[in-house]
Amino acid sequence: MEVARKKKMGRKKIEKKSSLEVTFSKRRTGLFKKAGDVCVLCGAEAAVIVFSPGGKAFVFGHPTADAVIDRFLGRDTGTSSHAVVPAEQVAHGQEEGGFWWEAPIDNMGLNELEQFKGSLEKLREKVADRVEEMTMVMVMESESGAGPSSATMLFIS
Amino acid sequence: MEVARKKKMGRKKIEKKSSLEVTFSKRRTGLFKKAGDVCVLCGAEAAVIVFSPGGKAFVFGHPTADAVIDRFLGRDTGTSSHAVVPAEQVAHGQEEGGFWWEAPIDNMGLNELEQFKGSLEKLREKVADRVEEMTMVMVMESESGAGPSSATMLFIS
DNA sequence: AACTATTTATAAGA
DNA sequence: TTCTTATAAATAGTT
Repeated sequence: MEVARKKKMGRKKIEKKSSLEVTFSKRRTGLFKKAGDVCVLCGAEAAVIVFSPGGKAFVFGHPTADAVIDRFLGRDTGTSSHAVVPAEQVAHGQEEGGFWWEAPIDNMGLNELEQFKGSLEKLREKVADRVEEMTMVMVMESESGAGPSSATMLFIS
Repeated sequence: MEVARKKKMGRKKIEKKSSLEVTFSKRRTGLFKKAGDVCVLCGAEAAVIVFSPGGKAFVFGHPTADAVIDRFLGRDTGTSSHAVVPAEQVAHGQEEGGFWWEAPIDNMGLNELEQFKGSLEKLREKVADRVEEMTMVMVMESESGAGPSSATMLFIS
């Protein structure tokens, strides 16, 4: 029958529990796809962390040639960083791009988690460095009398 | 004129530098939109970090009522976590959802960066905890003789 | 920045 | 759960 198949959804929380799970799954897939697209098409570097309504963590990451954040993995840059997630756990779609990891944290093994932990630490350090940088600039400014605008010119990496 | 307006793009890196910047901008916007959608629609919790081809960092985050990772902000759960980013720096679109922050890191002030740093540390600790948990389970297993499958049943948060 | 032809994502239904 | 399909949303090329 020609029933109305779809209607504009609005942007409210889905209450129906059955729909919620499948919608989250679909949209997480879509989100990771988009993240992969921006990495491949634009040579960007993206990391996505999503906690499902049930509190389960999913992570996406993608490395590019000149990885801005040390490939998020840190140590042993030359080695097999790409094999962090066992092939059988890796979802479809990254044959082309070579994603690092795209799997629920719960499916990660110990080694994978250790490296992911290191990655987050690396990023945290980057931010910490920037905080220090900004503090220094502000000190120099208060000594030299320059305006605060120059503080916004510092970039991470 | 009725020229061909669009063709299927494939999934190769865009080389034309002028296109690259605008495409990245458009796609970053789209990615953040999708992240906001999954948060609002599904009650999920998402964080996105993107480094542009030029190495500039952009961050997106969204809090929900039962924030899984301590609202990514940690301390002072009851206070004004939502006012981290000054209103004038916040991009369009979050009147509805109440995003934490959606701005280039370069536009963050010191306080915002400090809190973001704390957020990353929080997440890193979660992962570290899980590594410990798994280690303990594995020890218990080797003592009790249970199979390794139970290790995969631990969840973060 | 705005437009629009197309492609892509996806909510419902099967 | 996986597939289909009608419809909405995103976006590359253009202006």
